[in-house]
Amino acid sequence: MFHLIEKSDIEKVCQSPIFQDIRREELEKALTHARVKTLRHREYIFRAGDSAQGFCLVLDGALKLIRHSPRGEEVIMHFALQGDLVGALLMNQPDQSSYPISAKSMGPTRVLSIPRETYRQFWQTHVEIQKRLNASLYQRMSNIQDEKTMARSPLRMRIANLLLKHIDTDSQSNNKSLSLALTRQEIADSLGVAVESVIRVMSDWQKDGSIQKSEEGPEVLDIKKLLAHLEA
Amino acid sequence: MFHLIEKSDIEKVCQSPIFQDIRREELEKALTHARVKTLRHREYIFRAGDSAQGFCLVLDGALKLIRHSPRGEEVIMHFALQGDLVGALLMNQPDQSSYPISAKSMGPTRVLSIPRETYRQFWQTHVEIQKRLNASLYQRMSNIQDEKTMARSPLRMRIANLLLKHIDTDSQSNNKSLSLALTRQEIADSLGVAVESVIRVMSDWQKDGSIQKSEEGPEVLDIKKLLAHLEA
DNA sequence: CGCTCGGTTGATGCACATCAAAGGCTGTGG
DNA sequence: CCACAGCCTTTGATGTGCATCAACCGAGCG
Repeated sequence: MFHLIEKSDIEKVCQSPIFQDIRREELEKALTHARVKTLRHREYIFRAGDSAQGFCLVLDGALKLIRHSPRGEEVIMHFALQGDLVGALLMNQPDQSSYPISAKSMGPTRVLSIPRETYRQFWQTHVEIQKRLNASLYQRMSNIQDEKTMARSPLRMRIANLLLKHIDTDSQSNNKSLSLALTRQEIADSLGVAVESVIRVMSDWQKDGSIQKSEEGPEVLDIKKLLAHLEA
Repeated sequence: MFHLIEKSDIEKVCQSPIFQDIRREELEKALTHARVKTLRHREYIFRAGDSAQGFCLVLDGALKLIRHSPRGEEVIMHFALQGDLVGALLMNQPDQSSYPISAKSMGPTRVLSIPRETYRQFWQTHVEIQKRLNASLYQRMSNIQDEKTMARSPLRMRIANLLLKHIDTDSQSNNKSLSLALTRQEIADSLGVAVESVIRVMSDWQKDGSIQKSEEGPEVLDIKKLLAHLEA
């Protein structure tokens, strides 16, 4: 089994919220004809409008799910990290056969690509899986709603909120790095504002020592200062 | 069976996308201990933070799902019309026991209130139901994403988009009314902008004959003109 | 070496927010 | 029945946060 998939990858899959505590044989069925795809920086896995042949699960790295605004700017809907599913919800829609969104890698990324047929055979009929799909969709929805709630708040609040949401909870060093390397452009695209505005806010924060730049994207130095920006 | 629920209501339930083509006996199980609640204008069904004892299905009228921004304004996340489920997704979350959102009636409204226990007993274990929950969640997500895509577009485009989405497709009269009566305040809360801004845009449109006011909220007179506002 | 990409800064302008004032309409309680 | 409060709407005057435009820097890369 899994002759095409490395053992270490299988372990990653087992740890994803979708497959936790799922029996081995079910896992094997769920991953029938799955194969690993390796992507470099800024490659598309699929584009909005492509025929939806399958979906995928992130093994390493990260993806951004994007649409293009009428004027051609990228709008980022979601960041998919290790263990996240991408495009799975679409598989349920019988009539819909093309992706409503594009998926693009952020840095070197590996995903498990799973054909639609496997979804039909196994995922669609498995209650527990459907429940978990629901749960993950619910999480995503909550995030978008949190953001929408701040629609009329000043930009600095919305940036602070975004940074705080992405602090990597695993690291216990004093400098909290983010769980993914975000460029200022990506922060802007995610909030639907101009890059320059994001830069102006964040360079102030660099000066007052709230955050700093590193190779791995922004690092939060002083959480309290960021929380202060969320108030009033 | 259904001694507490009117026959006409049962029919409405059968027509909702969740229960279409579901066998009668399953329907009965799914609605165990359900009861009809009647609401007047602007009543809360539940508030954000309330302990989540159950969920409901809209029989008549409409609900708005709202949060409150830091400054106390309402932010509207979703309009739930006849046949829509509200709060059902939350039932899957084991840890989560309080609503993340408030639900408020828009005009006289009747809902079917279903206890959490019924969800646990029937909904949770039923694949087809879970699939349909997924599908409806997916729809909702698509809507929010459509809106987010227009985050940087001028306000008139976003209003035009919202109105066009809510045109009642059933009516074939020349004046297209909306599927629910939206006040300008609600349009503003839904887009996250100030009422006055919405009013300024919409009164221009009244003057040029694109729309008009009626007792049942805005009516679209000239779809083409609205579509024109979506361009450029 | 030219290219693209990410970051930065300053000057300028505009779309929308904010504040203020007022009128209509509905429901409610004295 | 009237007074009053709350909600929705409207219009005008004024302000400002962010967008836009332009220019430039440094790093990586074919």
